[in-house]
Amino acid sequence: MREMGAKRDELVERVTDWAWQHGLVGLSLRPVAAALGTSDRMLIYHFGSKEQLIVEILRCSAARSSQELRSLPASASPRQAVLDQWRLRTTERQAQCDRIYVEAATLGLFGQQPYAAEVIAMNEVWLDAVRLHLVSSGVPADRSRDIAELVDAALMGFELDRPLTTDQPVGLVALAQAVEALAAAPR
Amino acid sequence: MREMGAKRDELVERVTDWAWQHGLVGLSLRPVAAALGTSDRMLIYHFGSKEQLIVEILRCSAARSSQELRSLPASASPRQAVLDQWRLRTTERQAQCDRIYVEAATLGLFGQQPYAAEVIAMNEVWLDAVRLHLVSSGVPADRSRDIAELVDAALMGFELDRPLTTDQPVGLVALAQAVEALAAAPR
DNA sequence: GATGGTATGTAGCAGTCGCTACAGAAATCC
DNA sequence: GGATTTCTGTAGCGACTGCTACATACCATC
Repeated sequence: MREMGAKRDELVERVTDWAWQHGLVGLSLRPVAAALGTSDRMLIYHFGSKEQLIVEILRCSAARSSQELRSLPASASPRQAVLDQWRLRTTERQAQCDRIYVEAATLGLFGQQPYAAEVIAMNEVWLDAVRLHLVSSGVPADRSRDIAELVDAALMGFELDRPLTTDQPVGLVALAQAVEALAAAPR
Repeated sequence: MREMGAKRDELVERVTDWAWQHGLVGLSLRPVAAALGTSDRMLIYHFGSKEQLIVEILRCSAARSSQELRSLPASASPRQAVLDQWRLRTTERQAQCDRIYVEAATLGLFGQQPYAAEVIAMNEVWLDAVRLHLVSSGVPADRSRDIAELVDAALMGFELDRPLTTDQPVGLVALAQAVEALAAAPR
């Protein structure tokens, strides 16, 4: 496993850019390399294998998106926090990143090595960012963990179906209302 | 486009079985055919193309799972309905079918022909089954549509992350509580 | 018993896949 | 300045992809 080289770091960023636009599933070395002005030969040289390259994409992708969520300003209410998180996630950038995540799940990467450990860590970081934003928007801390899980899961579900309609999902309003109620209700 | 032949109908069922176990993403004709005791040659003969074969798998898969949900008995309360739907979806059979659905979404099938129209119809049927079960479990009809969307999205989201943990997601309880509250609350 | 659709096996085409062997440049170190 | 390490191009391997051409059965109908 080689770790050195600024060339490699630059490649990770650019390959991740490519994956955000074109997805993970159909990814094959030659087209990616061509788009980056290099060759499959070089990708294997720098990363050792396609598998390792994908690990790097996942890491880079997760780091980017979590940071974006963490820099989202607090919302005026729990209800509004849900709507604002949805707005962020339907941003083209975030949607592309979510796509990577779903693709990884789909490919069965979540259950198997060497991805499993990576993804669990990534997910923890992401979920914590969701939670923190909810807390800073008025969700009581002692309920923030399960509400964050609910919000994250529901938004992911809405996003999966997004290509099916052009409208905002009606379930989103229900989610926002539900979160407002959960935040106010006793445990 | 050929439509005749009981052989073909039998093949659809068996190919769908295979897809439920092995997924849609890596599907290639020769291994599938071998597992079914036939040849890639015959699959192309009966279905015309791999693309058409996948359309048939999606149809068959959706028909099976919707029927299973429709035969789920009514629950004692909206809260319990959520838990019961989760129990159904974490059944191996249903989880496999959900996987097919997610894979189709992942592969970008949802936005493009010839899949788009198919999938929209499938999703409508499925969502209606979710809605009906909720209504029969005490959710008021005039709120059933958006609550169903919420439940479906959230359960799908939970399921995506299921390989990450062995525990029941804590967000599930929050979802159940939220649905109970939404069912009781005024619009 | 000839005819025509249904079904199937064999062989192969043209392309892609991840990856490697071999060689040569360029830079860095002793 | 020789040696070593880092980087890159060319060419190709063996496996696999969806799909097709060609031949050959089976089986029903007339």
